Amino acid sequence: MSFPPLNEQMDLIKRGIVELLPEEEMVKKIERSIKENKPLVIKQGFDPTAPDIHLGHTVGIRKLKHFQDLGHQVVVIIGDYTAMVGDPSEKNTTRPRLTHEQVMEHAKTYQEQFFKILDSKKTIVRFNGEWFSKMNFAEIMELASKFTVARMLERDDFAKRYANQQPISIHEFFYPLMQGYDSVMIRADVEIGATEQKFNLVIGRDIQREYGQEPQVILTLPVLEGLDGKQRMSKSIGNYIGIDEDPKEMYGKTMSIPDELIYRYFELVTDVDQKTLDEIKAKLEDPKTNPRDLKMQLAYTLVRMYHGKEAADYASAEFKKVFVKKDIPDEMPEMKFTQTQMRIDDLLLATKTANSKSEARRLITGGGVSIDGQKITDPFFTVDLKDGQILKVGKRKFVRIRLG
RNA sequence: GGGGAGGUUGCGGAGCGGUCAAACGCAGCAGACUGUAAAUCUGCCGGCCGAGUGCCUUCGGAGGUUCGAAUCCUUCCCUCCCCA
Repeated sequence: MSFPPLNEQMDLIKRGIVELLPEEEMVKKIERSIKENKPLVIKQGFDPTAPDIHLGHTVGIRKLKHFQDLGHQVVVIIGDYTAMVGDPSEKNTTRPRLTHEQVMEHAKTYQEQFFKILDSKKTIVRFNGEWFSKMNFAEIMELASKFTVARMLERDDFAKRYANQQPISIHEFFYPLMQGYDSVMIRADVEIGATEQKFNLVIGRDIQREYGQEPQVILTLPVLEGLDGKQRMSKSIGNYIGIDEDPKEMYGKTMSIPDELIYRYFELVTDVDQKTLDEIKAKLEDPKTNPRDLKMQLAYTLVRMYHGKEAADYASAEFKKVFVKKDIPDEMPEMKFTQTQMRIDDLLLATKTANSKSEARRLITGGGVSIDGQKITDPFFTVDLKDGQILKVGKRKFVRIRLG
């Protein structure tokens, strides 16, 4: 096989990234790869701490895909062992450790979802438990001896936690070491990660050097903000859009991002070309455009990427129907009842549209509940249940009542 | 090993014997408005009862003092800081 010329490769590699360090080494590696007709090993690690891949992850996966398209060898590390440590940089407090069973369960879903973006035939997946489970204590000490506490405390989040008198467990120091050791095991040429991973990525270089290897080049990518527009997209915060999510949910969640994030999402998580990006930017700056329309375009693009055109058309039609025209959706969950009368607060509880009766009553008194379009504000109102009746709770919860 | 400071409702963080289901901020939910599940404003934000100066369960765990405890005492667990 043959590789595209250097400048073409560099253009694609550098698209949308924050840093490429050191760039000269990247150039050298690519030149050598072309000369020897040998693909580079491109690494990114994922900790299967939560069972779903979300758009935040796809920023990195899409970069891997670029390398894959250029003919390089992508190696995805599933951090089954590192997940048990929990990367401290994810949060500023000690994360709960997961059991190995939980991690392996999540890992399965991860792999399926990776290949919605990457080509499974050209991707190598490795679990780092492969080598870590076999290490003995002497080897672990050997690895640990290669680094000092002072250097660990250089890491921003460790430094902050230390300064704020928050706990740091010793095992958390192992996280960067383990990540670096992964690079040694697969002889990584390039490691990709979000900007917050920079410390870990740099340590990988040092560890590789300690083990007599040529250090990897590190490539950092922007961190994608979640639905709130402030915090990073993360499953544990709950501000995420999963790539496996239901088309309607995916569309709706996209519509809930703040307007300021529209361009960033187009840039980081969609496949639109540079020309389209420029057009979007121009439109956003034009006071005559309604940002809603661009957001709808974004939502449509995302649903089409992961669920296909048909699903995207449907999701978009449903959204317009329910939220723009305030109509009822085509499809909604149904619930069967045998009795013909029920008090409204009990009905909310029975349909799980409220978590407790107190909550149900608050929703009712607050004016958030209607039956067949008729608002009900008395929590003690008794509903005569009819087949096909539609219960609406809040803006987006609908249940169709079925008798029988 | 010695000394000190702490653990409060999803998170942050007040409260330090009754007026505490516990201030305030964030997050969340609902309503209004709109251009969207944006923004802004308003309300709610432990549970239960046809709802009141009502009942139940919560302030790290277990006991105790008291008419009454998130608040005081004992003990256990956990965290942080300083010294060695």
